Amino acid sequence: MTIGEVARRSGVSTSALRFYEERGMIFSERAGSGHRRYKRPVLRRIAFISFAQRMGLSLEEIAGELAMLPANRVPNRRDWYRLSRGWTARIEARIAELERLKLGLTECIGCGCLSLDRCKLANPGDVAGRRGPGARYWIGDPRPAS
Amino acid sequence: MTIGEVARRSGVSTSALRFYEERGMIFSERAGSGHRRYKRPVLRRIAFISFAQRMGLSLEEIAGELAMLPANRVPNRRDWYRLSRGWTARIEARIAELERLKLGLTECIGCGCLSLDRCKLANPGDVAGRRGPGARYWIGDPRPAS
DNA sequence: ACTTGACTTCAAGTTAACTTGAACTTGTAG
DNA sequence: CTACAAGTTCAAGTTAACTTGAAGTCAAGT
Repeated sequence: MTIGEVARRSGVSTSALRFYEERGMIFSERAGSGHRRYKRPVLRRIAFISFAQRMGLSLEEIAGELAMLPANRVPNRRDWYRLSRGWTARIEARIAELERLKLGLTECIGCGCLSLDRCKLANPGDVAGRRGPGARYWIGDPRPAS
Repeated sequence: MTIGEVARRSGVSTSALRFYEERGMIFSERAGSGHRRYKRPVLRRIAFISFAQRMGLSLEEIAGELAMLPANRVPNRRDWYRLSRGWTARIEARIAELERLKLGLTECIGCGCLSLDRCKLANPGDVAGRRGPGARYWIGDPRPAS
């Protein structure tokens, strides 16, 4: 397949595809002309990338996961399965955080107690950690630090 | 309160506080020296910002929300409540998306069918929209476009 | 053969949300 | 009075994940 075809079928732009390739996340061969030629399995790889991104993983993390796939053969369902197994926990953690936020929304902002020194959801005791930028309240775990 | 105090109590860095002020999201007065002086209500405002960010709102959106607060008096609980009311739906939408992802994880990647042309969760029929960058599969709604 | 669209590389631009650094001024503890 | 911590402004840097543009090559339809 040409890059344009892959782009159409995957919903990912050609520039993004080149970018992924540059980062070693997908691969292609070259036609004599220099144009990229993709094999079908690349589609699953791209799907995996999109999926993982949507889950909140960074490209770096995703690249790490992809690196665990066998290099010498086309990954089968068991390979893909192994990669994604641990993710359920991750999704659930984020869902839990959102539930907590929802609670804070009604219980904390809603009731008007939203103030850092009084709110139950807020940092209990003004002991804010100092690890990286961003707010650190109501936060389970900040998104994977860069 | 000085900017350092506010930073300590809110868990937001001084540079971020100056940045928020520059964007008109929080306010301060100046001491004769030129140093910023904050009033207590700013803490709630900052808490609100952090909270909203954690929910996935951009600063621009948050600024929009904050602009709806009364300018002539200190916002009361009802004011804050009005702001955050609509958010429950938003949180729930994101939770739903994550649930969908979780499902896709076991049903789609897990089963090995993860390929754009066959997966039920994938774009049905290769009809990818072309609205902005990023993948468009398994996606409910992309994060608020910039 | 010609035109047009798809492709190539490479460098530079974009956006968000800040951070960092430089150069300088204020406030405060001893 | 003297450090030195904390504050000030302003410009420039950072990171992620791409996009855009320039300048040129290749492929496909007529």
